[in-house]
Amino acid sequence: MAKITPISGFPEWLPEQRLIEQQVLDTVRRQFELYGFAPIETRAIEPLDVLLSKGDDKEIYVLQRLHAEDHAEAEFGLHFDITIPFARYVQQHRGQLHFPFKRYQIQKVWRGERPQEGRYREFYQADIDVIGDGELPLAYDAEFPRLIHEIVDKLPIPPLTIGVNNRKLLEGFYRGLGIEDITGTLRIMDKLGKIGVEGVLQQLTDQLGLEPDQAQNCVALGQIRGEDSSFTEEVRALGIEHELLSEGLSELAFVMEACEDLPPGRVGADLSIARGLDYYTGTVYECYLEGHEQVGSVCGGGRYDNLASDAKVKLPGVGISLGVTRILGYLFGRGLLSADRSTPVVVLVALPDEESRLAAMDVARRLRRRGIPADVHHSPQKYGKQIRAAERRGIPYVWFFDPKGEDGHQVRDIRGGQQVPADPDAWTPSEEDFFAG
RNA sequence: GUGGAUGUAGCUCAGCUGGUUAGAGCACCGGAUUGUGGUUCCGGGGGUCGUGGGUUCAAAUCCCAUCAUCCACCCCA
Repeated sequence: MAKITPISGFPEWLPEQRLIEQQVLDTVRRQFELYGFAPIETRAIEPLDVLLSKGDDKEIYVLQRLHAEDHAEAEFGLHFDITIPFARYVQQHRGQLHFPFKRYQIQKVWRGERPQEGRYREFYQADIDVIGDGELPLAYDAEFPRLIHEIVDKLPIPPLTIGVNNRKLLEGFYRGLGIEDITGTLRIMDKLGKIGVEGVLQQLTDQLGLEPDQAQNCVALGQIRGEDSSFTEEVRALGIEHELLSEGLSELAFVMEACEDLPPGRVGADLSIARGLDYYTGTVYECYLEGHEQVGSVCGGGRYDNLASDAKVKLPGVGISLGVTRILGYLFGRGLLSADRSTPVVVLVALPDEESRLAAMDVARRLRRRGIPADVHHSPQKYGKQIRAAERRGIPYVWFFDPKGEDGHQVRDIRGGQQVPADPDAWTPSEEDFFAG
């Protein structure tokens, strides 16, 4: 083998971490299905023109055959998100899908950006979207914050603050101010949380050439927050009028009202959220780990009216994406989430002596037959060592049996040390002892 | 992709201005304790000093390159 070295931005977890990751992915999947989203998987690659159609200068890994003509241009690239492949999938299979089409997709994506803590080049994205045929009621927009909140509530991770905003509101406000470079304004406003009021004011005037009072108004809007629909009054108080602004205001107010019963502090209107992707046309979401905002956004999405649409058919959609790898990579790295088990084994069958291997294997077989992950210790070491081996790997039970058949079978819970007689055809560990419940 | 910081045992680190066989704690292995663990005591193994070049009588220590990690820009999960 050639030199063995890690590749920057391509994380590989240890078994104990992967076990946690799988549990998280399972929880996410169950929650998605609970809300009626159907699973699909799209291929890892897309034609380059599909990938480039909606994002400007994306950091895309291109794919090329080793034997391709020397200077042949690459046709395909690895997808950098799964929203664009999904839009393509919907157009391709439109005839066979039922609308509104609710789907989830949990897949790896690849980006060529420079890695940092919580920023990877290969990572999992857990996406849910719903696409309507012609129309999609606003009620769908209101479903996602709740769904995300419920997922996070079930995971061993810090709480998430889910911020909601609306692109129409922002665009209408900017247009009402006479600003023409909407995209540029959004891009700078998006940094409000990071570079602060002064930084944003400066960039708005220096880079975009906005008048000081225009910039002041943008910042004033971006500072508005609220957990109910009261933000509407604050926006109106700024005295800007525009049709889009009114539309955005009422949409955002609707979403906030629909989330009012969620616990305080979880979901809020945050008028600084803009999001960089330019295909969003209405509601936008952005989530941060509470107390760990510096990791960046761990979940985001929004409504797009034109992503899957073409000249003839309107297929508006709304969706959100959860950054599983970013969350876990950060928590693992900081020791905020540590694994106590490196194997799914629940019972380690102790091996008394070499002659008893077949008998030990039979015990394991009888446990497995009833769905209990079991393994036989690799060698007939002293029982103290066999117990220690189980402890090191986080295996909760060690099974002992008397090869002469005199003392029968016993199972020891090595976390507490209790040891009781047990029948390999009947004994069952408690629900929590299974790693993947 | 641009700019910057860092890189010594499995882990956390020490190693002064370059000078003999590179150290500590924890972890690991063996024994005291010939089969029921996490205490104690005794002993032990383990390091191409990220990698590759260069300067020098001599490099973990100085220089260059490269890789990896982290930070800022950028982008966002």
